[in-house]
Amino acid sequence: MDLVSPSAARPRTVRSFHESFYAVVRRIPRGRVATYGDVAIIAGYPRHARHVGVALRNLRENAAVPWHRVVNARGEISLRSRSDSHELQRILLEAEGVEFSLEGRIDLRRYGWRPPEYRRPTMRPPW
DNA sequence: GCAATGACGCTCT
DNA sequence: CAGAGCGCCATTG
Repeated sequence: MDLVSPSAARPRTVRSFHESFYAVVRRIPRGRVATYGDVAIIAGYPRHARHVGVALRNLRENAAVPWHRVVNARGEISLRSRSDSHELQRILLEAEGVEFSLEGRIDLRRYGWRPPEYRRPTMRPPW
């Protein structure tokens, strides 16, 4: 069966679960990045950062999902345990103009992306 | 059912 | 800033 434990409070399948993450990742613009944690939150599954990684790991090679635009909360490319696609990830990002520090970090304040509806509501002073 | 396993993250020192 | 420690939670064996 394709069912997943109900602990996440919403009836779903593994497929749709992962799809909700892919939908967010597809919205990350070229040359920008988002964190695993934020992708999880935006997808509606807070605290599921690890599972964003699982979803991306399960992507087919030709999938139309810009998986390389997802990095960890420190702005680093997370290492894989099985493959070495993290090397490709850096190449793809640099090809989009994303800069890395000498320590291999990306400045999230500069390249980090969040959807408009996620941004803090800019409160206009009432006077 | 239970322990181990992650492309994670936050706090504290 | 670097580490350690702990929290997190679906999946896997």
